[in-house]
Amino acid sequence: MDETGRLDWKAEGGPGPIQRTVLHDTIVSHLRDMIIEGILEPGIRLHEGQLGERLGVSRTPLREAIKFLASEGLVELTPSRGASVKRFSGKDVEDMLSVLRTLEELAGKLACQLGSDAEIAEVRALHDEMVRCYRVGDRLQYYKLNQAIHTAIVRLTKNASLSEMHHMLQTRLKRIRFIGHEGPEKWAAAVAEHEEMIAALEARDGARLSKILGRHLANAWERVRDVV
Amino acid sequence: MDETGRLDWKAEGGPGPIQRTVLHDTIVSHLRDMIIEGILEPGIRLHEGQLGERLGVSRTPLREAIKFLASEGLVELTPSRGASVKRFSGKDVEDMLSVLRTLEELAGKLACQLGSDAEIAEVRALHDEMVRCYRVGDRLQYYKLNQAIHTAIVRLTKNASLSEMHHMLQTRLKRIRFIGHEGPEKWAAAVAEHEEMIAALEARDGARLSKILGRHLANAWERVRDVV
DNA sequence: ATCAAGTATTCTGTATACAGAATTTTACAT
DNA sequence: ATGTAAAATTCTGTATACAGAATACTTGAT
Repeated sequence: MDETGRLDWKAEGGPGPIQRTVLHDTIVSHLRDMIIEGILEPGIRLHEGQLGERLGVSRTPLREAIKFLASEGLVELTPSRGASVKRFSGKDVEDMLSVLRTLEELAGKLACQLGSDAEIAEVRALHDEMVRCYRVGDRLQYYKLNQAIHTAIVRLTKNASLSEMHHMLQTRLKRIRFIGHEGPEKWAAAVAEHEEMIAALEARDGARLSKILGRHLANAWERVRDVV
Repeated sequence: MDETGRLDWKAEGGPGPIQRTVLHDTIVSHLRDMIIEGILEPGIRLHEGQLGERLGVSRTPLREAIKFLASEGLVELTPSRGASVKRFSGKDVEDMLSVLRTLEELAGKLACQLGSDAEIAEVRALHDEMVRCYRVGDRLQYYKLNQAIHTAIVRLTKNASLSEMHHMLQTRLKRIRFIGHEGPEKWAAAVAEHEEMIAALEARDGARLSKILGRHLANAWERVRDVV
């Protein structure tokens, strides 16, 4: 302490403000994961008592979490009949990919204008790591890095709404895309597309990046169409 | 009743299944309106006890409604400190309009392909009614029909995700756009743009409609930039 | 008057209670 | 066996209760 009685510390550094957790937030992430991983299958009813007991929480925060997910579109509410995991048709998925494509095309254009060199280097790092996972055959990690790269490119635009909408669609599609295991030749093609993407980004060629992202997502529908 | 003991009725017609209302849903709409109309100003805290008393509901459904709106982006949650009405910066608005523009451009293209003649006629009817309101100077009704037309065009695409994302952005922007009262010459320009839109839609010229919608939203930013 | 510490109050986060709707089970008639 | 009706159970929707965090207020020292 100094003579004023206040704690004397460095302005920067330290762990920062402590992270306060709220139960309903935790439940949201938990349920989201359970839905994406398929533990809670599409169409299944979310019984509050049962589910709450399983998670070890009371109904109140659980219900709040369910409402949140309903607004997010992962869960469907039916009056007096509770919530169920939303089931997406093939057309739904196709439509989502079509919107996602448009958003990423916009992101591609903007990212090349607004991304700093350091940020682009980070995307490149993610890409290199992803290629490494591809070579080793680590599918799960590859998949995660793949998503991270797309998210990172969108974030370069510094457009909060764009990021949010993108995140929302990405979340809904996660489960389907995770199942959609393409064969080795399609996988190779996807990696090649990513290679092009990074090159365009580093060259700051927005039009080209936009085009590649569009093609990439058009192909994505080909890759998953059978599993829905 | 017929001989089987079941009610005998016509398959079609009648009021259909009765509308069951759930309190938290009603509260969601109510709060949304209050935010859009500015009764709940940006930044204001949403005290659960106080607000609940004012609406005549207990805290439980109110909290559920707040969580829903938080996921929708109209409200912000701070752990142990409750919810507050989200405040949007000028850049936020600009970013939202930029995304909205992209979505409407996509919608324009698709609407010309997928809209039926009857549906397009309905949009035309909305437009004519809107022009009438413009002539009479009924600003509120004009505004509502304006939004309805954009929503209708998006709906022609039959793309649920697109509609949903569009609706979300439109909702967030509603308050700002409602305040942004352009002068008579800008208003006239907006009406002229709408006239072009309808013409392109009726001609099923997707590229042209897309372009006009894009321009329309670029101008929208000009029209509201001062009020944020 | 200003500030700090301690106290009182308010408000959120979570659990529980209770009423009514929906569903399942059971009993009974055909 | 089949189907209907009534009873029992389960589940949702809403309200209330209580603990702990945050905030406002009071008091006393400088």
